[in-house]
Amino acid sequence: MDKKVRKIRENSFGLLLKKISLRIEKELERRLAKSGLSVKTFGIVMLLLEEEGLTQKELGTRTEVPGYSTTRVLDSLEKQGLIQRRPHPTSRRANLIYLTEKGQELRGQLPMMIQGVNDDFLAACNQDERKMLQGALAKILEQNPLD
Amino acid sequence: MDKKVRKIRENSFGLLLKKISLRIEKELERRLAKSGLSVKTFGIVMLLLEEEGLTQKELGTRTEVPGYSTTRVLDSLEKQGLIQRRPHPTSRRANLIYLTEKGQELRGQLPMMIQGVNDDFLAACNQDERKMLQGALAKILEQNPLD
DNA sequence: TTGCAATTGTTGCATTTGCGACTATTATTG
DNA sequence: CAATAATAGTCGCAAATGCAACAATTGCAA
Repeated sequence: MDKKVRKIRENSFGLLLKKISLRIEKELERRLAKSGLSVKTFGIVMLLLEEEGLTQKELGTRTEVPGYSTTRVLDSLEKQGLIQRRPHPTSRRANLIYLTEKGQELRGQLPMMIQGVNDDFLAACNQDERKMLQGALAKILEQNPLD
Repeated sequence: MDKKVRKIRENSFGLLLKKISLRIEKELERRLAKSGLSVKTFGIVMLLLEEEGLTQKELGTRTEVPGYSTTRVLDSLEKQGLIQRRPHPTSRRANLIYLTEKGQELRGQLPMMIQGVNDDFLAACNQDERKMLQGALAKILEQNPLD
């Protein structure tokens, strides 16, 4: 039993993050099931609840979802009647994405549910710890840009 | 532009974790490429460097990898000549997994590389912050057990 | 303006993934 | 001991994924 390797393994920041991240996703998936959304789709819906009329490119960039995946997620949401693609006023190759009325109805529950999952996982930490966590993680994120 | 939704989205603990986790994996994948390992396989190799002679079940449990995936990862590592399956002394349905000599050679670089990736991502934080982070995340993990 | 490069979005196709069924073996129960 | 349940590991197959090529359009430069 190699103690040195064990220490590296047990203290691995990346491993820790991955484990927690997967558990959050699993729990989120459970709670989203009722609304017909999934971990794949909810992120784009959340962004649309925040701001509509973005292009697919923009949606993909802001949610860090690759283009081909954005296309498919929107296909799926469109089929569910939650969003619609509208033509861009000046560019014929871009689409502007809007929530349908049915999509807008998610505003009543979805954001609160996301908040809820996060809070539940952070239950072990007090307010100060949470602030520190958020701060440190945000700092780490911005110091390690996407490629 | 819905400010309330925006706040929830931007402060989302789960989203933050996922983004960082994916970036770490991406960087790790790059560095692992040279050694013929991948994010899929390195975790089990790391565990074997720490302790050999575990069953596939045990390997899967400790790395949180499902059984069918463990089988496939070991198939792959076996084909690369890095591990070997040996019969369990008392149970004919279990295998005990050992590193080959070639597998053992990874001890010289792999743990250090993992350490390196973690350190690089934590570069933005000083020692105190790192301690706090590790502590808080470990607490969160244990308070939210796997299913 | 014409030709070339870049952008937006979509899709075909091969690879990867995960569920569930399956084999073989071992443990348990009556 | 026989019958049944539980366990370790594997595998087929459908679905999900990612790459790379593609069509359509727009921007840019000579």
